[in-house]
Amino acid sequence: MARVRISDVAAAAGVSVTTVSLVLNDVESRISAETRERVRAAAAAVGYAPSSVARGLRQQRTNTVGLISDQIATTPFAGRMLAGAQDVARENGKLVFLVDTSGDRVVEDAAIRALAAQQVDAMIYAAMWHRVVPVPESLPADAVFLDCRPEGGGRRSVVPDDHAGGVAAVRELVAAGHERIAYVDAVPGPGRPIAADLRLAGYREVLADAGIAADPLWHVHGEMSARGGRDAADQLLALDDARRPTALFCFNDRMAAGAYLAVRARGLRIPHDISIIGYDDQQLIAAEQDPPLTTVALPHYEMGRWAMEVALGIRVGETDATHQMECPVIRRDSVGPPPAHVGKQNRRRASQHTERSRDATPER
Amino acid sequence: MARVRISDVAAAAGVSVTTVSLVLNDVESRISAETRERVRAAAAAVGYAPSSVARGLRQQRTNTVGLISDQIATTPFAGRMLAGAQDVARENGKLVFLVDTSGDRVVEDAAIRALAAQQVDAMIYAAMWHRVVPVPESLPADAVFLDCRPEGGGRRSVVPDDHAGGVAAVRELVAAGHERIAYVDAVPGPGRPIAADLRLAGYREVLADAGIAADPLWHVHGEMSARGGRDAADQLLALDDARRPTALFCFNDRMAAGAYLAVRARGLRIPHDISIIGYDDQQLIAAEQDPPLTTVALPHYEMGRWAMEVALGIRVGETDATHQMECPVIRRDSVGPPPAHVGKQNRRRASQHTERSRDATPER
DNA sequence: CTGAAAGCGCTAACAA
DNA sequence: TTGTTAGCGCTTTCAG
Repeated sequence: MARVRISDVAAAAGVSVTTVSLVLNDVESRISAETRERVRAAAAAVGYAPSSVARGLRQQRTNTVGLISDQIATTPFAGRMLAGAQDVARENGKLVFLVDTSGDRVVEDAAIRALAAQQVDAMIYAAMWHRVVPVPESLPADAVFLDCRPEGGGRRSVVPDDHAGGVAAVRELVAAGHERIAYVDAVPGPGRPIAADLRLAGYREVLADAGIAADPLWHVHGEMSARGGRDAADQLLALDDARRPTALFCFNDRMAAGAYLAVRARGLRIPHDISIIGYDDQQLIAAEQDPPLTTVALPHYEMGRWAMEVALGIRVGETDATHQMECPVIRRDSVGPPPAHVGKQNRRRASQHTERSRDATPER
Repeated sequence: MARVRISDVAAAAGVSVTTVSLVLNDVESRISAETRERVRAAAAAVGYAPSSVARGLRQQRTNTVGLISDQIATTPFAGRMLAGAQDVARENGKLVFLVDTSGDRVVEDAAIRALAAQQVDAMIYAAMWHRVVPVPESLPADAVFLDCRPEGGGRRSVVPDDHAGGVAAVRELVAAGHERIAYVDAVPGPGRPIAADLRLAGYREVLADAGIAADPLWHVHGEMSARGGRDAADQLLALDDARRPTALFCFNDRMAAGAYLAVRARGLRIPHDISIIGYDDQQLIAAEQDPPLTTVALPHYEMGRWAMEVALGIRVGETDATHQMECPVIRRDSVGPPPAHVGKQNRRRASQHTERSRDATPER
């Protein structure tokens, strides 16, 4: 069955193609209501659907946007970014081209060129975790960076505010009355996420702020997996009673899940004996723990929306700077007050911090 | 900076646009090697990139394919399907339009029409879990269904072979020497995945085949979550010694993770006291358990590839039937022989099944 | 209020 | 071996 063209509609309605185009595109014009009606009826009757290809050629806009990513399709929560971007696109009548480069620079370059050849109206360059990315040479200057920062800056980008997230997490613990708070960190060295340093800074800031002298032994490292978290947490639990932390801030939920194992192995209970807070809010991990894990959520969906909104020019006035998006604390059941026999003398000071943690978003 | 057109290249090379088109598209033709070289140089010099929009209009093929899905972007492992489809597309110089409808029929219909207007060369309709889907009216007849079966059949589709997967899982257990094997199933009623019934059938088949009379109490149900799995498994563990199963086949990995909890709560060890096998191979769950969970993998990546290959006509000769794709057993550490004090007398028979389980894909 | 016609950038008959 | 030219289906001046 051959494609039905605008001329078919024109013929059916007994008017010119101009008229059809005018009414179907709602161009403010002086087409009589009667003709308008006739054209619409004819279009419906013959089952007309305009060719966006022809329209794209004529108007030089295709109503499509390209989304290039290293692995957006294969990482669990990054799909949320896609969904956010996708929703905004749809709300605005755009279709999105998705290209997953699996991190291959050659593929990436080819993809960007292919997208440019398609005359996409905008491009978004996404990473699956917060990091600094080299800017592909062929990438248009107005592309927006999603969940990554362009090397050298000077481009619009959106990333999670991991510093504020670290602050929020530790404040949550302080507010519950904890003073001996440990940070179960990722391993130093290359491959270390910048988020790890940002969250660490937040951790230190809150402790200093609360007048708590952090014991260096409370800062432990492990691989970013359940096993790594378990081993790192175990070091903490092995400390003698006077130094053993009552609360753990884990770099991510996988490590937190490992910490659960270490805690359980020693016959301790969460949150009765020890409180744990994670990061990422990975549904399959955090919500399924026993007890469910309190954590800090990565705002993937919102970042996806933001990126698409600025890419389409819906959200204006954004400077060429990096936008930091808030990471909210998701309260579940893994944080409680410290055991009665420790730190009682500081309860008063702790409650001041409770007040504080109720403030609005931490500044910065 | 204005777009550079083919005529610009022609001018720069001192030839006609035809010549440029011919050499740049490698059309077997009698263009002299010298001219060819000159054209290529000119194209590179002016930075020419052909407009796929114009080409699409002219050739009536756009080298794009549309992928409609209910929630492909937001479910963890379904991203693998996208990756598979994506890879095949890229290998063939196609770009894929992704549309996530969040299950909204109106959005879905609009998306299909938009894709048709874009003149995509093919369409794939994907679901995020194996089920029967109503066929959208506007969907082209040659669209291929991914991870779902079209209501009424008669379309090309690919789904996991959940029956064979169930068989493989239970054979794995039988091969290890188990006879008291339970199935931790999803709850009956609406919303029950068809995979649950298929796997159940596989379970029954293998037991019957092995001459094991299944105790009806070994078939328990629970919500498809860790909590549901824990509660269901606990019913099994509460059975008296003579009937308590030594191995659990869980409908999915989440439920298996719950079973771990139940086992641990009773002070039992995996796989020493009880063996567990899951389904799905959700990385974040299965690989991170302690011990790592043996499970059956859903071949998402392969299904994605298959769908794209038939959509593009690369894989030919596929009938209008449903293609079932093998689900391989992923061996980790949660399956071992049953405790020494049970079922010893049957060791011999069990070993026959070991032989059997080494066969190629189970027939059906 | 409506229509004729040009042209978006490209490919492919057909000519030369 | 290369060039001319007619569209692909649509939007949009410009005339009527």
